[in-house]
Amino acid sequence: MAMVSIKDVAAYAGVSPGTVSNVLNRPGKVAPATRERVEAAISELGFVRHGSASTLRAGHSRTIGLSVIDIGNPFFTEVAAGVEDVASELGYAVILGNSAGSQDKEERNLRVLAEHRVRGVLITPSGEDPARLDRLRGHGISVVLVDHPAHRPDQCAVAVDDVAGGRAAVAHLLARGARSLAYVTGPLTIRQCVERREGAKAAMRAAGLDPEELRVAETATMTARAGEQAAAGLIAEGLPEAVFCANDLLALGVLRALLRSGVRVPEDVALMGYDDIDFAAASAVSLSSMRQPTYQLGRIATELLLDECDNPDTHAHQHIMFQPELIARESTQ
Amino acid sequence: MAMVSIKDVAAYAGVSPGTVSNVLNRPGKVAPATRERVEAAISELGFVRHGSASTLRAGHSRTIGLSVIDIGNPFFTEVAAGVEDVASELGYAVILGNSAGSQDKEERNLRVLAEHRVRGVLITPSGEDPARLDRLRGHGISVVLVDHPAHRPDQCAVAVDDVAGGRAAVAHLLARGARSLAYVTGPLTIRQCVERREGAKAAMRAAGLDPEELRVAETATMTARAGEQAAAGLIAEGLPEAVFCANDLLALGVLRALLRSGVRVPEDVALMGYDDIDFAAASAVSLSSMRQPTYQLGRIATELLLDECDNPDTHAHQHIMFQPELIARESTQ
DNA sequence: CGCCGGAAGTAAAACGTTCTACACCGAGGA
DNA sequence: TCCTCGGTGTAGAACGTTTTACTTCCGGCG
Repeated sequence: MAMVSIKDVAAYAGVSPGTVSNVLNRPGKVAPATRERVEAAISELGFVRHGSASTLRAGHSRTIGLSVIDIGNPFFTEVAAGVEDVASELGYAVILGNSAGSQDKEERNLRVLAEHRVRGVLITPSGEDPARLDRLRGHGISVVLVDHPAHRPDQCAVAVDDVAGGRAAVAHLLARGARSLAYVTGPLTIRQCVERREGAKAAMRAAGLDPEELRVAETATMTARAGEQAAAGLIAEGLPEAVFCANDLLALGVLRALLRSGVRVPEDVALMGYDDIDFAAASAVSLSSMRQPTYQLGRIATELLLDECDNPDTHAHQHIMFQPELIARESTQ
Repeated sequence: MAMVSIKDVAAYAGVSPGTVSNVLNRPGKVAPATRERVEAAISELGFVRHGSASTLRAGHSRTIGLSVIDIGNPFFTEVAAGVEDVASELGYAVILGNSAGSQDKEERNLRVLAEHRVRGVLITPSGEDPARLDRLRGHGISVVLVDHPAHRPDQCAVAVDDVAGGRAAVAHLLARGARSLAYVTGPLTIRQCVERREGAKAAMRAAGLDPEELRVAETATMTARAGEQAAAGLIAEGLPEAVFCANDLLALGVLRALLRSGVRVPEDVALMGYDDIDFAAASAVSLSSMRQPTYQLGRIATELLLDECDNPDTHAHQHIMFQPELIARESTQ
């Protein structure tokens, strides 16, 4: 409980509080002898700076927010790892928000971030409502979109081309000879799900198929369990020759349900996931998938954000778009 | 940039700042008519409370810290989901720290948490150094241990019995007839790894085997990749009849390497993991594992922590110990 | 009629930093 | 001798809340 403040340190070292603050923030400005005395006082008294006071006075904190759609998804976990690494290298703390796909929860999380006066926010939005993010920027909080293209030019964004990904995935399935296709997807309020579907339709069109023939099974969450349920539905209605899933979690669920029902993959049904999470290669039938530079997504987004915060005048907003890579494995052999 | 403060709201609503603060914190204390006027002002001006100022004055924040060993491990992800859910229900924000197994990184993270004057910290320590945690408590920050028994009586802890888990796992392997065993483990600085090994040895002793015969392969990180390397080592030195891994990530790596080398699981080698992550059931050969109440671990730890913070006088410290559950699948059939 | 007491609201002092403006000092140039 | 000028350091005013002590008002009671 012995809260030791900058004043105590100052008294102990025989200097003024301002000098202690200088030692903390611009050590160059203070003479070596005094600096050492102050540093000794700091460690002897076990002083730790009160971040809130500092934030209050300085007007900004060394904290950023990260808002993701599903922290249970290894895709986001890896993004988070990239974010955390960069942030901690530069001495920033990360406040984590999990929207779990709910716009309400996302809203609540953003509010918390705004109250904390975070320096900036990294967000994979769970819906299309730029207004909400603009409000943050109104409070002087920079926003970088992760795995989502920019809403506006004066904003950084790091994304992956989901239309191209969907197209490549389905083109691959069609090249294998599949003619009837199902798309198992999360909520179509999520942009990624929509764009991957558009890519899939484009591939069908390119192959001379009617894109309206694509059977779409929409689930409420993008989890393995939801995938299992979707697969049960497909089985009940009659299986297509190939199934494309909007992410690997869904695909693993579909795979599990199919195998359990005695359906052979890929002989009876070819299967593709998306994200190429680590576990895709290790599943019962190893899963073909679209690989994305996940960790890099997190790293680069964070670097952009912190550059925007720390060097506001030289900072140039960037819209980065990666291309996903097709990884063919047993499930589409 | 138009930072609107409590003063602006007060002026707009024709009251004093104190009254606005009352509306915010104890709405009961202010007359309905004024309250409405203030609330209208708040929403019209788009006021959002400055958390740091509030923390500074009130002496404590509505933020907790979560420090885990590996955010890439689904085990911790699920713990984090439990934490996040409870915290956000009670209006707390969560600052995430990933120690990545490094004590230095953990130290840095704890420092950041201390600077933020978080209300409390949930931590799965990556080493045995209670002093560090005691220092936090010295700053008035409550600490609850997650997946780790208490260091001291006046402290909450939520753990799972790892000795019993190791024993059950190995007893299961022995019951299948295995006589030569290997234990693939993460760093033996991690308590869980040590205790699971002790459990394993106890099971061997109980079966009349010499516990010193247990071959221990220690890896630097607890990832699938490390598991693959460990398996390569085992193959080179001659395979045992059964392999017990300190977690599922390692086990999935071992499995992948074994299958790639043409070793049959479970016919040639039986394999057990630990944690029963979702993917264990979906792997090439479904993985036997020890299930732990992961999400509950996070939930309960957070509830204990926030109870300790919000009701310090009625709060009773608890040491909760769960028992893990054996899940037998193909890999030990 | 005077007084008491509760309800509603206010003024002003904190909280621990950071930052701006200023003071001091000794050296070097005019 | 006087002035200026870096180099160091200090005093004190912020920052936006919360909170304590106080005022005001009004109804009711002796």
